[in-house]
Amino acid sequence: MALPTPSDGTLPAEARGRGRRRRLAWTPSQSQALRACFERNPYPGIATRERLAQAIGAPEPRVQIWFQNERSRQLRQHRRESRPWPGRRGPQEGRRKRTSVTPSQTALLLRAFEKDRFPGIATREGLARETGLPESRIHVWFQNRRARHPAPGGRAPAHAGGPCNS
DNA sequence: AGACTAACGTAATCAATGT
DNA sequence: ACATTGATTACGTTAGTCT
Repeated sequence: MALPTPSDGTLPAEARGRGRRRRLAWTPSQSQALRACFERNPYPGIATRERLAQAIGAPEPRVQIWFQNERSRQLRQHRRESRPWPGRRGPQEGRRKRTSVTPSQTALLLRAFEKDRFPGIATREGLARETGLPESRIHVWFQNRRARHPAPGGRAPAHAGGPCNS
């Protein structure tokens, strides 16, 4: 446990006040719609996700996460039963259009990144408000930033697979 | 206590955009 | 061509909810 670690912003996140987004509970009809759509295409593009999100009254990013988790479940189950996973059927649906981040937005995000590489939902929402970018894009921005600019001193990767510090 | 699963993490990769 | 960087994927982890 230790981890009295200091004040620099490069804390492993769980050590500091990292709040997650509040977990949402899908209603039965929402789950039904999600599963139906998944059955038609487990790899929906942005247009499909947005249409579905609209139809069930849920934010598109939550729909996207649901598809990611559902694919994990299906892939695991198919593997467990030695059944082949029918990968992508049909043509690749279009991705979300690339978000252009202006230099001033980048500067703002950069400053936040230096303070905290693992911002919780409250911080991300704040940054979204300040930059005018969707929170989901902020989230991805931080993921990419962490991957491409590792913390100086080779800081341990938060949790996953981290060496147990005695 | 354990199952289930949304939220979230990394690593690798695809792909748009500018030079 | 190539560098940069946003978007998506597979897969593993964390944590909230329910039984």
